[in-house]
Amino acid sequence: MRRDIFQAIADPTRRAIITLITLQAMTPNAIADNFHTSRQSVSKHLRILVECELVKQEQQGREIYYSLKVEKMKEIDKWMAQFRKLWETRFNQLDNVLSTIKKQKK
Amino acid sequence: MRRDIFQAIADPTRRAIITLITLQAMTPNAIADNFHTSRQSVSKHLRILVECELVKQEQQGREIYYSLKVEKMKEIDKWMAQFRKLWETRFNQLDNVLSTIKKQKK
DNA sequence: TATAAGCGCAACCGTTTGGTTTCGCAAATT
DNA sequence: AATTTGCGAAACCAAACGGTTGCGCTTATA
Repeated sequence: MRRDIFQAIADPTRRAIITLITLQAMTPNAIADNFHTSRQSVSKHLRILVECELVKQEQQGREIYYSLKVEKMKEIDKWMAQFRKLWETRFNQLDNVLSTIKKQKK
Repeated sequence: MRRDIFQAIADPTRRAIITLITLQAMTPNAIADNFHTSRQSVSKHLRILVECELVKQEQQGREIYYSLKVEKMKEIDKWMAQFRKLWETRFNQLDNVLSTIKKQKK
């Protein structure tokens, strides 16, 4: 069982759910209404998201509200940082660098 | 066939490959040497990465050098932006906001 | 020219995935 | 008290995934 954040955001439905519950907590039924899928399917996706701690649930009577744990998204951002560095500085003329390296090898 | 960037970076081996070839182009064999996996397996991962245009290949005699297309990584960063906004401003006291919304609903 | 090396591709196989259907439980409604 | 509603969990299924093995092609080396 993989169950990490990168695997969690790999599914487009899951990404849509994440975006949907970013600003306000929602119930599985309410979420499912936004897509062409069943409540059970959404429920399964939510379970995965909860398991890797990207989403938290809060019982409210017989309803369960799901919302995003924004801080957890930082872990993806953290991995992205190494690449952002590359296009934010002038080192993004990567092709030149690579050519140089290859020539040295020969 | 899913074949989008998010699905591409879902696999840990693929993420490692990406990091590995960020700074210098490498051949499948050279990449495989860095992991406990075969050349063919790496080759399959590379094909997926090439298909979603995250990686480019360059023939050099009988060897093929693979390197990252850094700009493509921006697409992930672009999606992340909506969340980065949340923890960069003081709106990251999201819990309070959510509670308010829920109370209004009742 | 024969052999070895580097590679992509297709076939195959066990496992995982995403979805549906069915069930049971607890909270609301009648 | 009986029924409806919102939900999670389990069983099931077709499709996709990640890996291996074997093949054939091309380029380098003997």
